[in-house]
Formats: sequence, C-alpha cells, structure tokens
Amino acid sequence: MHNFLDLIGSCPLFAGVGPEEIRQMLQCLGARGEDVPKDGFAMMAGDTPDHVGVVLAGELRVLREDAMGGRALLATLGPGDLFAEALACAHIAKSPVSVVATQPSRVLRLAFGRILSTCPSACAFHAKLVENMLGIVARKSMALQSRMEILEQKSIRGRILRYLLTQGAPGEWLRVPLDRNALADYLAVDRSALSRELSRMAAEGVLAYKKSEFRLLVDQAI
Amino acid sequence: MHNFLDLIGSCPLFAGVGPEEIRQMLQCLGARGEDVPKDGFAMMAGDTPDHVGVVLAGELRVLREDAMGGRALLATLGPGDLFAEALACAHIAKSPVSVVATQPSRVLRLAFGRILSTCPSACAFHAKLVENMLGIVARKSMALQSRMEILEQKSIRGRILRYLLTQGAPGEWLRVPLDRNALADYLAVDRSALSRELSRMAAEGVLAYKKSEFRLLVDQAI
DNA sequence: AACAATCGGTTGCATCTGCAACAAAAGGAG
DNA sequence: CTCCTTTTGTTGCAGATGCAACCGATTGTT
Repeated sequence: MHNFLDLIGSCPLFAGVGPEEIRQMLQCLGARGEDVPKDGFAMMAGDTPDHVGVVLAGELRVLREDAMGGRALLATLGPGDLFAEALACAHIAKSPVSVVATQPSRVLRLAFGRILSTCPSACAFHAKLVENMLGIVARKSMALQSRMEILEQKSIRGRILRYLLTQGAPGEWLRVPLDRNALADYLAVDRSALSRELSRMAAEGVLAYKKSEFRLLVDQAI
Repeated sequence: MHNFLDLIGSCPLFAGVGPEEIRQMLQCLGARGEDVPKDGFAMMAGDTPDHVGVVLAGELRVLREDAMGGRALLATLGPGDLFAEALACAHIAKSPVSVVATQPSRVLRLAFGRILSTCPSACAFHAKLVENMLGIVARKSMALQSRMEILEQKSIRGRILRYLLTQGAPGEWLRVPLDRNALADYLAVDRSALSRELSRMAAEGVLAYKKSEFRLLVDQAI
C-alpha cells in the first residue's frame, strides 16, 4: 500500500496535499483498493457511479457500447489516471460506459459524497481536493471543446489549420507532439488523406513542414 | 435588483439554495452587477477569468478569435446562463475567448476564489454551490464528449446513427428536438447532404422518419 | 384569399476524401 | 552492413459530400 502513496501524491487530484495528509484523508474518503483481473470490469455500463476511481496499477479501457452492439474505445487509462469522475460529479444515475482491465490492475475508489462533504475531523484539505477536482473536470472540458472546434471543420485543410493555430502562432516553427497516425486520429481523418493535404498545402505555400515540425506562413488568411 | 433574485434562484448554480440565503451569499461571493452596452465586452480575450459570470438580462455571444483573424461563434447566452466558469475552474490565466453583448445586457460577476473558500460566516450553502458548479462543468463535459463521438464518424450515415442512438433505443419512435438546419449544424454536415442521406437510409430500410420523428429499424447492424 | 417566410426535399456537379496498395525514408537490432 | 520494422509520402479510384439552385409544402399574417 505504501508504494502507492507516491503515485497518489503525483495524481492531479491530490496536488498540493502532502503524503502524510493524503494517508489521513484516504480514511475520511472511504477509500478502498480493489484488484481487477485481466478482462474484469472496474465499472459496468448501468452501474451507479457514486465514486471516483483512481488507477493504481495496470491498464484499463473506457468503452461505450451502443444499443446496436457497437463498441467504441473512449480512453485508455494508466497509473495515476482517474475514471468516472465526470459521471460522479454530474450525478449520473447509470453509467453509459464500462471500464475494463486489459491487464491485471488495481484501482482505488473514493466515495464521491465524502469528497464533497467537509468532514468534521482535521481534513483541512477537503477544500483543496474539491478545487483540484473542479480543475480536472474543467480542463478536460476545455480540451474537448478545443477538439470539437477542430472536428466542426468540414475539410481536412480547415482541421489542420485550426489544430496548428491552437498549437502556436503563425510564422514560428512548432513541434507537434503527435506522429502522423496519432494526428490523423485526433483530426478524425484518414492518414493518407492527411499526408496528401499537407503536401498540397506546402505546395501552395500555406505552410512548411518537416516531419512533426510545422510553420504556418503568415500571409495566408482564410 | 430584487427582480433578479428569482432569475438567480432558477439558475442551476444556485439550485437548492433558497432566495433568502442567496441574498446573503451574494455578499459573501463578492457579487457585483454590471451593465454591458450593446457591442460591449463582458470579457475580452486575454483577460484573467478570476470570476464566474451570470447573465441577468440581454444576450451575449462567446467568440473565439484565432491568430489569423478568424472568428468562431462558440455559444449564445441568455438570462440564467453562465460564462467563464470553465476558465475560472481550470485556473486559465488568459481567456482564449471574448464575450460580447449583442443587446444591452446585465451580468453578475462572482469572485471565483470566494466560491471555493468556505467563508467564516453563516454561509452553509457554499458546499451546495461548489457541488452545483461541479455538476454544471461535468454535465457540459459529458455533452461535449457525446458530440465528439458523433463528429468522430467520417460519414454522414455514421453520424446520424450515433446521434439517434444517443437519443433512444432502436425500434421505437423518437422525436428529436432539432429541425433539419439545427441537426445539420449539430452533426457538422451540409443540410442538403443530410436530407439526401436520410432519404437513402429510408430507402434502404435502415430507418424511418417523418419530419423530426425517427425510428431506427432494428435488424440493421452497420 | 393572397402573400411572404420558413422548412424540408431533390438534383447536378465539381471536388474532396476514404480506402487500398505501394514506395520511400528512417531508425534499430543483430 | 543487412534485415526488419516503423513511419511517412504517393497514387488511382470510386463513392461521398459540400454547394448552389430550385421546388413543393406548411405556416402565419394581412
């Protein structure tokens, strides 16, 4: 258990809280660890998400299964990542997603109700915890918003331009943290079509690029 | 000012808080009302969002201006709506968006720091306020997530199917709250192309529809 | 009834983009 | 160095989609 304390401490949910306080708080929060075997469910669609999950070890996937049997991979989680936090915060009664372990994993569950309610004992850090939670959910929301603005574009060119504009100002070289495959996934376009459009844009002088470094050429409006 | 109290009470941020408590809290929260003339800015890109805004009257638009002069309309706000809440929660130093009034408007600003910190006086409702804020941000995040899953689809048909599956189960008739224009905007596709694809799908027996009522026909998997 | 306005459907067309298959670079391991 | 793998760019092609223009139906107003 003690080896997990550093991990928990490095988790954004507990940012600004010392290791000693964390140990005290885990009690207040009704924290309980749980092992999830490979292919086991840490959460099933339909469950009531009355807790926030923290991945301590292993790897899990967040899946949405629609009514027609389709499965969509929404996220892959590793140590330190949270799950079910938005569901719990929004008081969703039945989870629309499942969380399944791709490897033998260990998760920590924190009772959501106890995060909100200030406990009578010495947990002066509840406020910090709630602030962190707000920050986490809000930042995720902004990241989604940013990608949405990209996916609203109807053309690959439009998506590329929007993406690059979120990454830096026109005129300067910038290195993007995604390779072509990951970029194509993020922009939700075909990889080869992305390469093609990049070539075209370079030929037209809209941008220059070399591998994963890009530079928007300023004069090009629209 | 008093006529605004009901409006504030009906705002999700103050759900569960009585009108009398609200009036007390507004003091604690460092609330200050502000008139915004038509075409005036309630917030400018670059501002530090250290407060949450509540629209009391009028209409405002949230705009993002990219580095190349483009302007994107992100939202239209009316009485009761919040703005800058995600920015404040995420501790963003410089707002990437502006909020501009399309009509003479009045907004209420609540100091974000005071929402988080429990005040020493009788404001037992701080906890409720924070819980509401978490819920608001989390629900917005889930709505974004839902739309993103739609926009990740590369075909109009895929987007229609995803959308309808979020609205209800296959086999039953369901009325969608959007007309064709709004639906096309939501799915980020051309309206006529949407009509065309709907016709096609009906002809193929994938779904049936009449105006804004749709029914997915069960047998059709992918 | 006449009219305008809004909404939804249809169609022709040019272009875009997904898809598949292949080619060319760029590492990494032996 | 060679082989293998991974990454990136290229190309042909068919089908999908944006766009613009038009038509018909519906609704509300005078």
